[in-house]
Amino acid sequence: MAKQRTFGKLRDREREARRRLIVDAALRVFATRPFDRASMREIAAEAGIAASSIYTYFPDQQALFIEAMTRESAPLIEKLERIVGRSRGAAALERVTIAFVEFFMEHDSYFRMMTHFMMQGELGEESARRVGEIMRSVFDNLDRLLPGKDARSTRLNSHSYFAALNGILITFRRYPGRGRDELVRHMRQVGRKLAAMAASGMIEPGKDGV
Amino acid sequence: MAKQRTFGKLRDREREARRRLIVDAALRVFATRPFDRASMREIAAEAGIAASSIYTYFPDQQALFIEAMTRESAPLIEKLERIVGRSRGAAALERVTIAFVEFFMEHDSYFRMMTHFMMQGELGEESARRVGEIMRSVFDNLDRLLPGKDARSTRLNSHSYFAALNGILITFRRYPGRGRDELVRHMRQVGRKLAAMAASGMIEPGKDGV
DNA sequence: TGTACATCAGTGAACGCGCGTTCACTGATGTAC
DNA sequence: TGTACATCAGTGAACGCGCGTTCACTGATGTAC
Repeated sequence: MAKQRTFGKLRDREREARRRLIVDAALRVFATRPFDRASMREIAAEAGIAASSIYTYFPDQQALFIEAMTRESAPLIEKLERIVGRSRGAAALERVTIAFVEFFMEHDSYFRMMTHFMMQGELGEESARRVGEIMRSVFDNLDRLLPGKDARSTRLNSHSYFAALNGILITFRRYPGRGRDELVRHMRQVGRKLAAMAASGMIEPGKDGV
Repeated sequence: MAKQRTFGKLRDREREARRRLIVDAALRVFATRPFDRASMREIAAEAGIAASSIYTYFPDQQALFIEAMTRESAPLIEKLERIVGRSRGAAALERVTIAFVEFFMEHDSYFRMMTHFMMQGELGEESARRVGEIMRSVFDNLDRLLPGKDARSTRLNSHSYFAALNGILITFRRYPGRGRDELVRHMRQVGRKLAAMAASGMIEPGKDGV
């Protein structure tokens, strides 16, 4: 009985490891093309297995994509936590903004996935939960930088600022007629502008200053 | 010779009229489903013609979509012009923001198209030009509400605010677990917050006040 | 230790679908004389 | 006015493609006795 449980655990762990390998492969494919042009076949080839094998580990393509997205969001959340953990006020806000822009320029497919899933209303229950969870993690961190007069007002600040951050990427990531470096520079400028704006318009100095 | 020219003009005008009918049909289809699931066949059926006939008037699907988007953007630009034409300062900014949110909630497919084309870098030259033109129209209007210390700084204000506006829609248009009316209310709140923030952080009272 | 059976990850091929676009052809309209 | 020819919008069928997913089957591993 104890033996069975141990064997079962091992099997579970192997299963988990294999899931991870598939997600790894997916992320590698996403690095070479927009996620919505990454086929199950290609991901499988990258993982060195048959396309049909993916279905042993994931119910469908969306579940795999959401899992990949969740995985890729972890370092961003950690980065935000680090910044928020050691600084406050306008400077921290600017750091967060720059980090956000840089991160999503490096993780192109993640950004596309995020916006895709945010825009598309027809997510399954589990998928919607996971997307919501990632967003809430970002909000929680922003809350500490943008305290309002009460919890409600604080959250509204975070929502507004997060929206603005997303908007920067959406609007200028591919602005026609300019090179990538030029665009990154421009997005940083826009980001700094918004950070300054938010700092002067949202942060109440008495509440949680520099 | 004069006759020929007249006949030619008539033909051109008819051609223009037929193009318009096809775009009308496309817009009607876009109202029933996301634009990226609207097929040439379906648009043709809606227009009462064969799918292949569309290619007499448009070189390919993207050209048709861009044309539809351009058409649908006209009323928004007009609306912005009207608001900017008769008010200034924080109040005008709030009005623009609310108009923006409402417009895109009404014109779902247009918003999806806009973000799609903004995010996808591989537009043809002509398509990129048209997308850029629409964006510039919005910037021009925002310029008048967000004057900075010089032209460059003014434009940066407009870019930043436009990014924020886009972000509101992207982020909350489909926020899971809430109904449409609730979301519109929330987006208005977020919009008002950003408008207030911008008004206090960007508009220099000496430059172009209420 | 040896044998019959059960389990289950993994496979390749096929299913079923939908799409954008092309193309040879039709038929109505306009032109030339 | 009548006839032969040119033009061209419009058509239906087909091309060629790629996709997510299913399914009957294989073969290795573990289990029972």
